[in-house]
Amino acid sequence: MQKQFEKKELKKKSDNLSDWYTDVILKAQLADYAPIKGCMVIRPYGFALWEGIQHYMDPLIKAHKVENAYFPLFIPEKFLNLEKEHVEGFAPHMAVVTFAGGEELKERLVVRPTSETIMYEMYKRWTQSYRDLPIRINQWNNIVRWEKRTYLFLRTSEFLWQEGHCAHNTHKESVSEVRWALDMYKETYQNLLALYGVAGVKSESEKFAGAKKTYTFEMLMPDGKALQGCTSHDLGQNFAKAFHWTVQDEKGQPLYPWQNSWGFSTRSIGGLIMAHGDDQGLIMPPNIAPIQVILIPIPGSSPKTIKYAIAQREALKKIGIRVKCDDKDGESAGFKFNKWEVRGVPIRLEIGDKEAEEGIVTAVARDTMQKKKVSIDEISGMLETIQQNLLETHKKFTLDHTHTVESYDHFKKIMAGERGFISAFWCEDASCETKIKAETKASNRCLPLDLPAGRQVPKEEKGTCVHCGKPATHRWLFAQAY
RNA sequence: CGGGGUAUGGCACAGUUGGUAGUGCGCUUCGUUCGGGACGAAGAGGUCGCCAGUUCGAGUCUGGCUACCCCGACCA
Repeated sequence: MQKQFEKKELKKKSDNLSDWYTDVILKAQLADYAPIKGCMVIRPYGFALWEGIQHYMDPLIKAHKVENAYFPLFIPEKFLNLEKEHVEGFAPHMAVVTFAGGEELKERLVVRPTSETIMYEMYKRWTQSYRDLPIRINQWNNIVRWEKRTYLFLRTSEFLWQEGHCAHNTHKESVSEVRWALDMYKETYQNLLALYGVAGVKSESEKFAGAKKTYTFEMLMPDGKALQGCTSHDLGQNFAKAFHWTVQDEKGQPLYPWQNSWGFSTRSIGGLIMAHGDDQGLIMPPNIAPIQVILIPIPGSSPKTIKYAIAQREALKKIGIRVKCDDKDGESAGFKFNKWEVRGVPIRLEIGDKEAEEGIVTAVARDTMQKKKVSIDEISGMLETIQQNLLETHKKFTLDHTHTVESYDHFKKIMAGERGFISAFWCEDASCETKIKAETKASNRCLPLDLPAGRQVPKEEKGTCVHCGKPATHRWLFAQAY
């Protein structure tokens, strides 16, 4: 009898994560492959997730006095060439327009892989004095990076994100903002998407092309691979110098502004899908769920029951719950149960003649699949519980799969087996980092920054590099990356 | 960029030594059902990825092209 709970067609997460991942995205109608290589269509149900992220994050960004604006999709190639590391980092992934309006273009136009260069060219024109700083602008837009190997949401040739770009008179102000952005992202992941992760600093070789320092939020996926959830960069004065952008300081001397940039993309939706779902389909954390409660009137119920169901829907709407009533004809109750389970709606309410008579509803929580009779007043509490459970579950998974290792043998053994985060001393020499990656597939994810308030740098410890045995002062986090 | 695979109704696929284009799911209509993916009946839907060649005749054989997917190296 347990068989009746198996999805007829959906691939099993427990069999193969990556097959399940693609299958569930298509079947839950979050997205579809576009007829363009490496590109995807984000369908309404999937786009609602992105809108949910925007609704949560945009006010936080504005509260920090960052304004939204829009810059061109096309960037003259010569702008990108100005910052050496920057162009070297992005050149392999650039899509370039060379032909338009029926003729060869005199100036090649890069479809933006990120907007630092076009934005700073404008910042330069808009600022003359230190009094014109800080300048803080964010844009919600699309980005093109021609990836060789693509994957729905996690790595597509075009993706959506927000990119914030600020410039200050002092490095201190800029750095404090870099950390603010990182904290905002962390909060979004934990509170909205119910994803636990580790905030940290990237190593020299893993940092953003052109940055002085890159901060990141790394999450662990069910297969033990790590997902970089966002980045926040301290750009120092690199771009200002490359663009010859100066303002006059108090003494009339030229000052190169201190800059930062920070971004959060639709990749986050990939993490959300992968971390929370199960063999039955997606599980949407209630805070981000486009539909928090799906109400299913049992087909064949009396007209009185239908009325009762609609009254329950209205009652839920009134208290701010995102609720939908599935009264579509021609689908059986079981069919609808399965349909909404695949889509990961946190709570299903079944309403038939019995419920209408008793004046209650039958509720099923998507995470535990437990069925119980409740009154409408209990739904908000149930949603909160599901949200907390999902975060707790992911946190526990992450901590259970974070290994502190002392020897390279142990390191290799873990990578050959269950993988996960590996915390190990590293001498901070790039050649060790490269060899570790070549030998184990684990790349350096970050130097974790779960710091006591006020501390900017993790305190030093005494250790020896897990690879070469030379002295090391910090434990870095390693994992195979997505 | 290397390796592999695929291309036939909306989707998943079959199609034998070359001889009238098939199956399942889905879709439409009607009826019976309806508390974990209901059932029956009747329907609609295809220039077989593109271009050339061989042949009386090509989904099938040959050559070329294109596109997409999967696996590795690079990345949010």
